[in-house]
Amino acid sequence: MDRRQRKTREAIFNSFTELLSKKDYNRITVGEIIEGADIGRATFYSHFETKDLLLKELCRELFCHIFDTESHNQNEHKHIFTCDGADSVFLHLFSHFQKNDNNILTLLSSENNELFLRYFKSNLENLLEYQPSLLESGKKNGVPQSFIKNHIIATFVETLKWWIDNGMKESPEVITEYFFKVI
Amino acid sequence: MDRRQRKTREAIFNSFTELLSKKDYNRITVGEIIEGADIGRATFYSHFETKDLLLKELCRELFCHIFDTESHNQNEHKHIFTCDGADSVFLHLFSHFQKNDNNILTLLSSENNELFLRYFKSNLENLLEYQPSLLESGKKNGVPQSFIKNHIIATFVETLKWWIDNGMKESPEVITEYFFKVI
DNA sequence: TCGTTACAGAACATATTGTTCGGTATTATT
DNA sequence: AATAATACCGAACAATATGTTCTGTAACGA
Repeated sequence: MDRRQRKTREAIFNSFTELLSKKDYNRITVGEIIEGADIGRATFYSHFETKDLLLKELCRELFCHIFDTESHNQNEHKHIFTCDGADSVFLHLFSHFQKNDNNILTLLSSENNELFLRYFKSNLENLLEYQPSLLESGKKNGVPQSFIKNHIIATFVETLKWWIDNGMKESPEVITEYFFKVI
Repeated sequence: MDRRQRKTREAIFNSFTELLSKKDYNRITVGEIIEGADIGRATFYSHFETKDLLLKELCRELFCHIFDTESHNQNEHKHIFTCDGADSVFLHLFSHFQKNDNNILTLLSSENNELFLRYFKSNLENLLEYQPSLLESGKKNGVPQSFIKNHIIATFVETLKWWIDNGMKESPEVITEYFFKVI
């Protein structure tokens, strides 16, 4: 890819994420993004059709990054802790979020998280496919599997949000413990 | 209040809720609301400063209604089932939602639910104050009470959303059962 | 009946979106 | 180093949405 394109694209992403951490998505104008990225108007629209598609691509990049590296760590981890796969996966996710890569935390706890949450939950759902042990426990009690799946995912997200909103004082290990105690 | 005011206000609310059930809040224009309500532009702005405040007032009205009548039912219910207060409260909430008063269900499951959820959770939090039994169970395990509280509320909302999205085929009793089984 | 108030309808300024176009600078290629 | 391709700038543009202001009219409550 052309170096100019890369620079422009990155400038847009940077300006956009900075704005997202400050104000609601719907209040952000293309003009502000342009100003922050210091680029021309036509340039923005040559990169992204609309503001919505910009958000979408940003989400895709962020979550692809997290869940890609996560699956790596997961595999590495499985070599160490073969006893409890589910535990290590979620612990690793919490640890990863603690580093706050790409400012994803501010985005998750901000108001404009609808699209983020969709991506997030979609990725978590894929992850759950590799943790069938969690789903079985609910199946016994006559509760539908889709209900259990939805509940686990939602609880993870809510746990993460609670953690963020309360200043992330707890260690990832403790949060993982909380998480497993309520599900 | 002037009859004209009441009629206009209701026309705006009706037009707005109908639009909300069809499309995202942020895609709805004041022009569309006006057209649906069949009123003049200036009239709309004499009732509501902005579209945002309209949404806010709508939320307030809907949730006030639900949780007001709910506390009534709750008291009535307590006369009957004094044994298990928490059970009856949540069962009643699910039953109430099944009636779909004020089309609140479509609003909850639609994309523009951020503000709704805030109101919803805030009201549920108040309701939880009267169900201390639920909170105690988590306290024993060393999990913070605010975490438990947040978890119960979030699980209720997620349960309701799962119910709606899956066509509400289950009875309120069954849903209440699911709900209590996972918390 | 009479004064008050809400409404309609139109015009208006302002802001945002997304497009177009000609000129300039950077890039990859040869 | 020269060249062709292309990404950028910046300005102008139409189209749409917001929120305000005005005048005349009709409905309201007392």
